[in-house]
Amino acid sequence: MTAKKNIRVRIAPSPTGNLHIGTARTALFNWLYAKHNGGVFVLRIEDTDLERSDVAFEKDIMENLRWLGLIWEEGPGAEAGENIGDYGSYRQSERLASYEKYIRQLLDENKAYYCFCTKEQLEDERQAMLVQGLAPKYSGRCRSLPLEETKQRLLSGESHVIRFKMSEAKISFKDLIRGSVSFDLGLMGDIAIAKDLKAPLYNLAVVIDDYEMKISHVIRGEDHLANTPKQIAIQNALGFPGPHYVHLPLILDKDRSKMSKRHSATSIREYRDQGYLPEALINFMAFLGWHPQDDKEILSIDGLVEEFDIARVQKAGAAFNIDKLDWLNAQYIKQSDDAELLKSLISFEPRLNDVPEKTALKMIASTKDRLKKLADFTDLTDFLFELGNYDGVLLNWKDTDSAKTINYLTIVDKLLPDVEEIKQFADKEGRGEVLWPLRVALSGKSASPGPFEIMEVLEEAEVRRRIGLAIKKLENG
RNA sequence: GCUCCUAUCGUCUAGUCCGGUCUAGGACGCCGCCCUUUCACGGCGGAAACUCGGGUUCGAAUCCCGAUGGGAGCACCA
Repeated sequence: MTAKKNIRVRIAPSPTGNLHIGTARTALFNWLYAKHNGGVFVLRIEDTDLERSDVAFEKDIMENLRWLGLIWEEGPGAEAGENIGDYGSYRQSERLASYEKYIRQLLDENKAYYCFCTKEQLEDERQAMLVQGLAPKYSGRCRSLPLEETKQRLLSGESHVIRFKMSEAKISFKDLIRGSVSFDLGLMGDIAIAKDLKAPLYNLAVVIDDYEMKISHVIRGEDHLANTPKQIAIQNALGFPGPHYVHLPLILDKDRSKMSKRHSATSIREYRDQGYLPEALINFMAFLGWHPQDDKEILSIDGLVEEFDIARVQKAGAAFNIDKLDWLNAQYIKQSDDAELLKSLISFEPRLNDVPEKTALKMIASTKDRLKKLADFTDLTDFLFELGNYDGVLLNWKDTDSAKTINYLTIVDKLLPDVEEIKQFADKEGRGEVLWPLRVALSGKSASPGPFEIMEVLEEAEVRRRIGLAIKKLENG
């Protein structure tokens, strides 16, 4: 681990929804970068939008970040007002005094101004510019309002917003995975930075927080690329040094469109509820847009930390491939310890509580290799708890007739506690002829684990009962 | 519409910075075979890609330009 000094990164979600898989991946890349370089990973809650923010979402974000193992060294504590770390509150709603100070500074230095344009006016202007084939931006109507007039209108309680005086300059910055990127600030117009002294907007709040929290690298989604020049302009106006920037390619849906709830599960919670293991999700997310130097596909979290290199991150968006996630998850399930698996499986199949632990472990052993998700366990093992109804004709192997099958099952029943005897019998008579009906009798299914595996789980009396039932079905069939 | 980013198998990607070792490697998925009472697991094998057009060069997946495709952004959201 190469220890670079003062590497501080952050994940800054807004609590307007459950932890999104895209946010989780951004968090992971930040976390990996911090861990690989001996830096600090900070969580900051961007809840300046009071309308849309909800503490329930904040809770979900923190809980699932923890579940994934992406623990922050600094960030908000569980309760409002609680913080871990030395850089003030890590919730934007609790940092209003700080924003106000800088908004006033900008206003005093004539780098920002009050704007009284109505939303309707703004929308009309926007449409007009679009029609002309121009990039829509604020006209600057209120930019040079006389100080007296501004005071008057403020006093009269007119609704307003605070805008930043954007220069016409071209600005370019270095992105650690994209190289130099340039924008024309003249195309952006005077952006709104606050609704009021006590109501900052995103672009302003980010700049102040990243500065005050001494963030060294801003690693975020590519959707923020066009915000970067705006934020740099604000930094310059405030005299802040800028952080390094890294814009990650976005996760795209299977059809390469923007990831949406319509096509895929978008929240970590949903994946968790389906029984994806955190290790699998981490491995999968890390490999969306990044790859180690060698051909490894399965990398533990430690391996990821060891090998992670931000320079190897892809530039183009990565389509979400659920099949690969399923495969990875199956690999991790296979590697898991049965007793550990039992703990997680209980929430998917509560009946596991009602059987002896030894039996539960045997159920897991027989089914583990068939699971893609933990949620699959229920369907796959239902017959072990309760034999479902099935068609008696399923009992006959290929073109064996029922009379023969009845005979086989009867003999098996007599041989019963002795598995070795049954095996020898099957070898003599033909495995398909004997084992297929036995397995169907025990499972009631065309596909299942083998009969001897099932017999490991079932009580002898239950085995006999099921065989008897099968014989009855054949006799009546 | 305008701006920015981007481009290797269906998908995730190695290779691209430092042109030749690339008749382009791995993984998922797909197909076939083996193992096998079934399903799954596992093993083996196969099909499958350098977006296109110019240039530079003895030589380009790799460098340059353009076109095209894809993505993102253009809020009193973040």
